[in-house]
Amino acid sequence: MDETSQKIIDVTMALVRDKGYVATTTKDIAKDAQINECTIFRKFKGKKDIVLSGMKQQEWRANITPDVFKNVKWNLQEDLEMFMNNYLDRVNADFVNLSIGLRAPQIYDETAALIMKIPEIFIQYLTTYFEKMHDKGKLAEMDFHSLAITIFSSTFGYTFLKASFEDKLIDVKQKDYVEQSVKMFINGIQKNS
Amino acid sequence: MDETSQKIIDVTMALVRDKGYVATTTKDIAKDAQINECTIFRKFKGKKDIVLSGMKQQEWRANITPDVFKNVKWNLQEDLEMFMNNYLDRVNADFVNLSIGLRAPQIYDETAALIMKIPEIFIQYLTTYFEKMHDKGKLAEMDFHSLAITIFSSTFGYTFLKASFEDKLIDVKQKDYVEQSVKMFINGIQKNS
DNA sequence: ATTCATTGCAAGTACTCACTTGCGTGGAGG
DNA sequence: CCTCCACGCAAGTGAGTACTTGCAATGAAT
Repeated sequence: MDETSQKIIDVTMALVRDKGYVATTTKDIAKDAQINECTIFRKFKGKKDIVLSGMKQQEWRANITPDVFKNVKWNLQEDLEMFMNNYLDRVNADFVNLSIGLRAPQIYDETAALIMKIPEIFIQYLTTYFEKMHDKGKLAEMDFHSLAITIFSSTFGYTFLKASFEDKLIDVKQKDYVEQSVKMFINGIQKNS
Repeated sequence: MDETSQKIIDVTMALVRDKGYVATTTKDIAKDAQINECTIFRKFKGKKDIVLSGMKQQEWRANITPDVFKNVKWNLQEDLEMFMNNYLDRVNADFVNLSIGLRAPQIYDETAALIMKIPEIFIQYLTTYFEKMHDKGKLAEMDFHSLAITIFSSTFGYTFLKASFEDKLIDVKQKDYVEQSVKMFINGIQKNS
């Protein structure tokens, strides 16, 4: 990948994140990349091709690799906090907005599967993690898949709401949110009397 | 509001939900509403005007009214399930997709505030509910606002993920999800030994 | 019977879009 | 010195966009 092509990809992905796929024009891309518009079409087949090329790069796919889940301590609090922080660090506001920017009928069919991979991996891993924790006697018997979905939903919900409305809706810092949530997930909120 | 205008609004909102604001054309609207394209501009100032008119109607704003929270029983399990079900029934896949369809730079500035109102109301209400429950001695001392955000995030996350990926990602039914989540929120997941 | 508002129809405007073409230029490698 | 390649530049294509206009037909109210 030559320098110019990479610049085009980076600029395009940033524009899709900020304005959406349909509203991103090739003129915008050329201007931001400081190149001539026709150079875009010398490097790529078309607008869609740029985005699909970008989607193939780790950098624009939240850098999710298997070793995200490597440092498991088999301690509920530590591990859950680590999972949530790992997810929130990677699937940040930029990535959330990019995912939404890709929701255009002209392109969504070809990107949806890739976007879904990330939540899929997390939910799948969480489920097996809970099963193992149950085997170790550290977790009560329950529907582990459903549990994984609940915890993932709350993690995803937080980063999405942050990305959409910033601090206007949610003014809780990531660190505090993770700590507070995990505490509740583990111990529950009902008063023990 | 005459019949034709209402038809135009309904068709437009449905198209924005399915294809996004930018990708929705006035030709599409005319075709779906079975009217001539110029009639649209006799009734409305322009495309943006149709959407903004639609946003003012309860029907296209998830029917959130204060009496959603009316039937509070002051029982953690019953109330949380009621809140979540009320939210999920109203903010369904259609509404989630509409909210995302409205995320276009040409219109988002004028709709973001309205969209944010709904989560705002829920989080606010949940927070005061938890404070009252604590006063009644049914809830441990904690950061109630942060708690409300966690529960709201998990509720929102579920409906959003359902709307985006349908059953391909999450195959848990709403009823089961709510029951399972509330159980965890209340009692925690750690094994009592 | 006349009036009047609503709508359809056909044509058209000005603009923007993705994408193309032909030619010139500058710089790196042989 | 020559070749080649990446790129800039200017101009243009055809299709699509939101939005407009003039005229005719319909039908309900007066």
